[in-house]
Amino acid sequence: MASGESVPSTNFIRNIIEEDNRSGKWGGRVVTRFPPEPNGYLHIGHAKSICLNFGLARDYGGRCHMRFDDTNPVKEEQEYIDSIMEDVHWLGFDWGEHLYYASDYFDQLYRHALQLIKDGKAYVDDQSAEEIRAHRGTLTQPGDNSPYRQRSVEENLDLFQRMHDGEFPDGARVLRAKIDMAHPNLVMRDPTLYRIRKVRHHRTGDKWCIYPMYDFTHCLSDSAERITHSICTLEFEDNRALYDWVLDQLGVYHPQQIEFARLNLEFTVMSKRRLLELVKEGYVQGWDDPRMLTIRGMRRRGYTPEAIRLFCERIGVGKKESWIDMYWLEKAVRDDLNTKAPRVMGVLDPLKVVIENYPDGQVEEFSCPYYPDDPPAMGQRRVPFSREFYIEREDFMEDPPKKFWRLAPGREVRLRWAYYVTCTQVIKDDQGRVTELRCTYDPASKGGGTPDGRKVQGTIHWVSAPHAVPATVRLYDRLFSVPNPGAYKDRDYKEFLNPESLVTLPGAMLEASLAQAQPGQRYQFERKGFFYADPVDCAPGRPVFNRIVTLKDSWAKILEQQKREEARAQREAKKQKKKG
RNA sequence: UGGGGUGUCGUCAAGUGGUAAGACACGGGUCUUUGGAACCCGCAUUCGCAGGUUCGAAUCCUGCCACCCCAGCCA
Repeated sequence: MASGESVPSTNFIRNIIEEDNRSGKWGGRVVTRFPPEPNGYLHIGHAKSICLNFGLARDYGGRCHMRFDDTNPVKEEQEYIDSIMEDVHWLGFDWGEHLYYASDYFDQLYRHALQLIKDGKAYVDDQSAEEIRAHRGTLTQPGDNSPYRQRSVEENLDLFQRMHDGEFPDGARVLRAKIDMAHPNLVMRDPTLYRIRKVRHHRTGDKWCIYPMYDFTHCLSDSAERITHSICTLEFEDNRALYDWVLDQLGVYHPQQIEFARLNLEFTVMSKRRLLELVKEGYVQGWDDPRMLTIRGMRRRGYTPEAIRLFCERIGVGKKESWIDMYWLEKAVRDDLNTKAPRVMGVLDPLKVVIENYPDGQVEEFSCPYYPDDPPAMGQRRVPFSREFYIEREDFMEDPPKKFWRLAPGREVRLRWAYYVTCTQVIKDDQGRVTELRCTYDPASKGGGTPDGRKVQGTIHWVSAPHAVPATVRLYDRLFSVPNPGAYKDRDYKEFLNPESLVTLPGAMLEASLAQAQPGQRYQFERKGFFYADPVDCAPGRPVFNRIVTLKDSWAKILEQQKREEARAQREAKKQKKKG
């Protein structure tokens, strides 16, 4: 298990499994399955289910099957199958030889349907979809029986055979379970088992023109694979009655369906429909856009599989529908990367500084540890220092507020690993914008300390100007500006897209060692965050870095507090004025 | 006026009759050449509400309330 990954906490599903193991219900077997429909790319919500199912199998010495729920050929494609398998592997899970497709069971599903017909438990209905809907009743009123409900077994057998043989057009007839049109659970009002779809299936080709429905397929697939715990999301709770009914009527092996609450994450959207729309309409740059919480998007952003797994462990599993704040995800990413990413220096928004008393043309090299908390762990690199260098524009303020520890006129700060410098002069352009700083340095402070032991409050990062590696840095932020963009009935969720979800900085300056950065490497740019050398856009000598996540920013919090206090003081003052 | 679920700290989440785990957040402190990390301390007399049973209730009973899901030939 990766560093930082905690012992899984208990949850109601683990309790069920442990109880089953005690009672011997399944003979100690634990077999789960991950059953995606291959009609889209996997996202963070699927990751929760993957971690749950594969994690359970791992922890209880069982196995987890990979099964594609491919019963609707009009929506499904091979491309999705490939991408799903790639993503699950990338997340760190493996199904070994247990790769299945619901379509592999079409023959036995057909035989099971025949059996149901013979037992008088299913019938062919000639009604149209509209008619069936009209006779289903409502939430409070029972439905009524189809006029075709009382057909003889022979007639049903004949009709179903002819459906199978392609004698009827799409939609002409369906096979329905004969249960109870007055059942309080709508799912049980003679549900459709098979429909006609004269469509080529991506795996079975033209072999079939009738395709089984989810409720009929899923339970029997679970049964065929001898699944023990069939874990799905809450919206299938009503379907469990049908899951159990089918298995009971047929008298076959009967797994237990268990439902859990799907993941809801704030400041993003998760439905396949919306994700697809964002891609198709160009709001993002593709399925792997780093702002998308698809597995591919997170991978491109630089998230690690360990971080995603850690996140899934931490949020837990329950039946309560909850909305998880993005900080859970970001925190998991930081915690994972904190112990893994080498530290380097990069200036995102450069401001030039010249040291007036540093010899022109002189270059020094400092040895800097990649991992200061444990220097031997990752070794060190040489970082050149010279008379001219860049600092972060926001690390200088001409008129700094309280508690600002960084550079300001007359103020001394430490340049990380280098010297103490004191700002002596501020140079501005016509518009009054600061263009350059002049400083003096203390030669006795080499390495970052002085013989007199005087303290400097702030340490800032820097990059030597003549040695700097220019780079493009992309700053990613949450895609939406409100917690639940889909919750507004009369507004489109796209109205809430965050215009600053991507900010590209073309002029970042990185320390010399980063000229050799390999695509796919992750670093911490000290004081700024974790960054990922983009595997696609990096060019030799011209790196492109994606910001994976920022560091916790205590200074931002202080600023906010100061702002709040100021606002409150102003309100108070106004009140006093009114009174007076 | 149907059925199925869920309600425990700001946010997740244990707990299933014996007197409210843990994590994140938050507050305070130590340390610090990242305002990062690490470390220490604090943080629900109370479990949606109201009754009841019991020596004892978040857990059992009754009644309310709130929210979610279900009327695809989607999954």
